[in-house]
Amino acid sequence: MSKENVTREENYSQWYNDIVIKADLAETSAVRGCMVIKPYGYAIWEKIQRQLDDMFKETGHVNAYFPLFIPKSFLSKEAAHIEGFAKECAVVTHYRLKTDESGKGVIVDPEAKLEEELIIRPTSETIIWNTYKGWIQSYRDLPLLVNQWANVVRWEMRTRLFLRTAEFLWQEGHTAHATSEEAIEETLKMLNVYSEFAEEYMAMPVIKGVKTANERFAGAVDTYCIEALMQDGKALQAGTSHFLGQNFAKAFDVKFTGKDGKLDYVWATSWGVSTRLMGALIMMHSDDKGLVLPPKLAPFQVVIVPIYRGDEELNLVSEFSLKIQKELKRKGISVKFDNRDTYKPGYKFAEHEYRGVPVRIAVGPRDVANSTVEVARRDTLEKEVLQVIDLPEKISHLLEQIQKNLYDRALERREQNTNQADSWEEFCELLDNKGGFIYAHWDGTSETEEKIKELTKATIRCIPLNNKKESGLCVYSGKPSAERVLFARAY
RNA sequence: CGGGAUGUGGCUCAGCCUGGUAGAGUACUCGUCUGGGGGGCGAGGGGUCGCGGGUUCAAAUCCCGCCAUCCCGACCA
Repeated sequence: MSKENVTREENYSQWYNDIVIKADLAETSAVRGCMVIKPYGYAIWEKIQRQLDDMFKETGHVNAYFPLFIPKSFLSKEAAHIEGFAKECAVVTHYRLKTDESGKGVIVDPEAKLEEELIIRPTSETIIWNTYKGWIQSYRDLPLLVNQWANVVRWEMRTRLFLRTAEFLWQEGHTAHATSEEAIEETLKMLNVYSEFAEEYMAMPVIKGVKTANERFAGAVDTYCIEALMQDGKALQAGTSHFLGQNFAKAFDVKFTGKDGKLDYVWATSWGVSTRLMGALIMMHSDDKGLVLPPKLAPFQVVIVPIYRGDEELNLVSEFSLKIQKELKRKGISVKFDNRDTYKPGYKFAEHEYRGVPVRIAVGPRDVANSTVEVARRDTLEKEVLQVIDLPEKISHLLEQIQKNLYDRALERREQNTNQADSWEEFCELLDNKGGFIYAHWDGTSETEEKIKELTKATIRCIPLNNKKESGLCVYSGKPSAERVLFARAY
């Protein structure tokens, strides 16, 4: 671990990459575009998973698992869907290798060509709807509320750790309903689960909205999303929830008999968040000293670093520290006692700071004598000396404060980087000099949206839900508009 | 797939132009002094110089070919 950190100011993307690598979250792998998620990074993902999974269960969903492979013919059953994903699919064509005749290595056995090629899922709508056809006959089978935790592959040209990798981990919910209304309600319900998770657990303020036709999921009627603003002024889509209408039901012929005896196609939704959330989490709170984690998602919330010289002091300090650890654990706080004898305290301070541990407690012989400890918080880097007797209460409170402070800070940053543009000049100037979210009028056409993207690289992130109606003129075309939409350059 | 760059101990890189015993920092191992913010000193281990071919008495260095990776574009949760 090097001592000099690149700052956000100097080089934002290197700053990000450095944190991922040096905080030991993930690394690039021998496979192009794919990453190895390291234990510390995976521990954060597990916390994300655990919490979301609980929230899914609470809203009536159950988990299942569908195959990694999708028959090629399935993918093409829904026209828009194949259109959207065709360009980034990995394809399995053979099922066997054999020893190369020239001696070394193995080659693909040309004899072992698959009759029908298999696609490695870029998403699972097709295999799932093919399966649902067998599960659904009557309104009594509905709603069907299933989620799966899985990996998917999208053959991206350029990848970045967590933000865009060829293979990534995610969850995908796939639900079937008897009515359009119910499916839309489900779509929005899950959008709300995502935004609640983002704000409450990741301490990441998000804007809920609906995507324009251009940005819609391939095969959806409507795509809803949560959008967050990163520290470099770029937007990041953190989660999506799709109302699929009857598109997939029609493509896979999934019908049900209603109470009235009539046959109809079912209504569908799908929704997902991925390991991209890790990228969002890293960029949202971290500073030039490294990762900053919200207490609710930190693998451990508190680290205790003992300071000692010789075995005698070690025993003294350890006993004291273990007592503290026990008390804190009783309060439901996760605490790591870093008693590695192979590293010095200063090294440990720096390491835990870089890895974003929310609270550090240093315990030395002086503390044992005075019944105190030194407490340092990661978000503000403030240190204070506290009486041991108060510790469980104070640390518990401190963790809440940190969680809240991170959210407040992020929200304030977003507000400061959110502007309105009323003219094309203003729009371009804001993008180039300030970045961030820009509320501007748009004439509602795809042509204008594409033109703006071509000229400025900014896209419409979403049309915010509950957007206030306000008539105005499109920032690009000058045509009438009924509301402002949210623009930004995005990841 | 276009444009640019780079491949040398685990990592970051120097050496290449001008061919002649493969180096530094860091990391690692051992010893020792240390320990309240990334320690000091001493010793030690570790590299077919991306791969293949060519030129030469001699190639990390010159020539040809290939491969890989990174950055910038087109595509994207």
